[in-house]
Amino acid sequence: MKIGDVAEASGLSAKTIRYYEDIGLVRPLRGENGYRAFVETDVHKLRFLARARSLGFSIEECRTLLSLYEDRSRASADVKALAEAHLSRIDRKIAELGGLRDTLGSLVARCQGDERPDCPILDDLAGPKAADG
Amino acid sequence: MKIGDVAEASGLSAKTIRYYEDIGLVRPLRGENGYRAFVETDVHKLRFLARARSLGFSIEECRTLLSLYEDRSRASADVKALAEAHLSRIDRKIAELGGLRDTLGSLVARCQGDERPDCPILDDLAGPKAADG
DNA sequence: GTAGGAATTCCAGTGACTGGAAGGTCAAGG
DNA sequence: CCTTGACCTTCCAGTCACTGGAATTCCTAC
Repeated sequence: MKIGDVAEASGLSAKTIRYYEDIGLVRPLRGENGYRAFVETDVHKLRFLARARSLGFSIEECRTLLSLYEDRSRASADVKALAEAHLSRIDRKIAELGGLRDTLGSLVARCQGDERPDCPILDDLAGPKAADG
Repeated sequence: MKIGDVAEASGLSAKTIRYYEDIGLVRPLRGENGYRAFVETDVHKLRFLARARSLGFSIEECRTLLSLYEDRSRASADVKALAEAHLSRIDRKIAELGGLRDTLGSLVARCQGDERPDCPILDDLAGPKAADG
């Protein structure tokens, strides 16, 4: 299979697949013309990677997941630990974004959004005003 | 004021402040020794930027917010529109992460996490298995 | 004079691609 | 045989918002 077919089959772009080869995630053979020649297991790997990336795992985590996948004597505990770490990263991120949303949401709600210049959003960004007394 | 003082006062690193000068967000004067010489309005601007960044606005949005802030004849509607766009980006991101959390969470819950190799997480990543009939 | 701390510039690296240029390969059509 | 066009190749640059580090200069204190 050529890279275009594999891109189609895996949902990754040809660019991305070349990049994954660059960083050693896949190692397709080469034909006489210099074209990459992918076999079924390559496609399978790339699908695996696409799925793992879509779940938010980093490239290095994907590399680890792939090696765990290929290691028949792995302990599922190792996979679970990796996934749990990622999960708590997601939770932290959600909490952080939730905080932003609350703060920003209340500023937006207080802003008239008309043609006049007064704006609680800018006031907030500008920080506490010095006031008398 | 020198860059170290301003870093302290604004909560940004000296590196970041130099970077902000590079991309034209602040334009401190220079002393005879070549050191940057910040005045109060520079510090104020940098604080504004720090706060806007901490709310998740991109650098380019911060640039726009700053120019709106400095434009006394702005319409608050412009600020609000920018903030609302950012808010909906945050909401989309939260929804996306929530989806990931649900998917990953259910996989993690189904994984024994012991010394055996069987792992629903890897099974999911590997995609649908061909089964008979 | 010397030690230190803080300032300067400039270059490189991060993560995970993406875009684009310049050129090679292959199948079909005239 | 030649062209056209789709596809492949490599390599370089850019993204975003910094951050780290090297080499050098400046200022202050002892």
